[in-house]
Amino acid sequence: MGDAAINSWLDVQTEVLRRLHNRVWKPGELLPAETDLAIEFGCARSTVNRALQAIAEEGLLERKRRGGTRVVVHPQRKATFTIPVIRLQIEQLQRDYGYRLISRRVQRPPLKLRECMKVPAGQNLLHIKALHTADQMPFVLEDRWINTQVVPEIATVDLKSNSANEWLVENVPFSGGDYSLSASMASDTEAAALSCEPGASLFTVERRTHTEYLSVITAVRLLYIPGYKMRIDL
Amino acid sequence: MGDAAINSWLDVQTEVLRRLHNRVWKPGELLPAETDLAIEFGCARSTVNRALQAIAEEGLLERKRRGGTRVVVHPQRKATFTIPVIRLQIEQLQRDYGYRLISRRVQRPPLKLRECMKVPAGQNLLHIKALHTADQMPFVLEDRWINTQVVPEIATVDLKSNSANEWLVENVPFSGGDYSLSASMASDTEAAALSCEPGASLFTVERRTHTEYLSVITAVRLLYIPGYKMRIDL
DNA sequence: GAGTGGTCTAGACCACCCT
DNA sequence: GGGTGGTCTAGACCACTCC
Repeated sequence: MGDAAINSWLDVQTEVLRRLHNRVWKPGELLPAETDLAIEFGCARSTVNRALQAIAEEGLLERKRRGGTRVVVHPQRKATFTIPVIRLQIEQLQRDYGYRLISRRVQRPPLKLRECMKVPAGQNLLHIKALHTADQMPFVLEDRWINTQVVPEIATVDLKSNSANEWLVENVPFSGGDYSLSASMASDTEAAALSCEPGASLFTVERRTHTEYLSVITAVRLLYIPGYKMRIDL
Repeated sequence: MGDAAINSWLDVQTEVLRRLHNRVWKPGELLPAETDLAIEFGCARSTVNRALQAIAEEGLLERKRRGGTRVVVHPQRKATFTIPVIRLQIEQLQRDYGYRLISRRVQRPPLKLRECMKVPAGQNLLHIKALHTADQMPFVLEDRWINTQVVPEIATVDLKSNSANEWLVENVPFSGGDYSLSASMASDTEAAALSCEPGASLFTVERRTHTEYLSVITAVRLLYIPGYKMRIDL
């Protein structure tokens, strides 16, 4: 038989995944306790624990103290995707990256953005529009608002040669945020900036980035050229 | 001082994250060795190890044997999102879910799909078109190809009342896949099915699901109604 | 109350890889 | 060669929660 020894937690993980795949343990069912599995596999309980925790983190198992380990009914897999710096994203495609600042203004934000960024009425924000290019061709249009109260240093950065995207990622790295992905139609000005037809379908990313816990650092909308696809692996 | 004791690995994680945030350890720099940190925090090395591994998994640290633990320069945050069962997705919005099968045929796939699903020439696939509704209104249009060699049981399922989406998620333990997100323009037939204008901008999800390791189970394209936004938290 | 997973400890050995 | 992280072990205590 193919009875390879089960020593490492990866071996345990593989074996448990195999049993889930082969429906030895069916959705909704309870697994044996860690101690029992440890005996069966001939390893320490902590080794089993490590493996089961990893699988639970993937979303295939649900674990509760006293309640045991249960096979999740709707195995909603979690996909992880990385948020690239646009320059690296383009260079990864073996294309030549370029950046052009379109406008930079300190101005009063519209109501919608005031709410989105949770700033009081009357506070000004830094508003930036810029174009990122690949091989001299438009790639993505960036429309960004920055809370200068939270990141005053941004005022001193030369945004003509440095993208705000990159500066923020490098200088304010550890924060949370939320994404919203959608499809929108190119307005006349957007079409002109992206060299596409007005009304074209644009993949759109809206992102909000905040510090721990409440201050919103920046809100940005990225409009990608028609045909752009965002890839994610599971 | 706020010198709370550092006992658990979560405490260690919090403290390390605080130092990263406050740039005590700057991007590119090397952290002290686990043993040193363990001494400083007054806990076991394995506790420090657990904390640093968790942070590294988040993408903020890079760890190498012998090379030590380094602060990542471009902290590409990972976002996790769950693969939705469409029914649950709609019910979560407090709306009434509905499903209508548009067509179901066993047919020869076009070349593009043959390559996408890695099936030999001449093999037929099950082709399904269906509409998912929320409160009787169109929500998402599903265009799916299924490899009946891999999932022969699907032939016996009544797809008029059960969505293939749901049946597959519940009955086929899949191991991997890939996503492609984009924006597309509604064709005439798509617009008719979704009750929107031809040429409207549609958020589009293309997903491929495969078993370990190579067999592609299903390839699906989901066209969402105009205005749909996919939300992701970091 | 009792059984489960969550975690910590101290020690040990190993794989890797930089110098 | 030697220092680093990766992992395993055995034992212990705790937190939670189901019965």
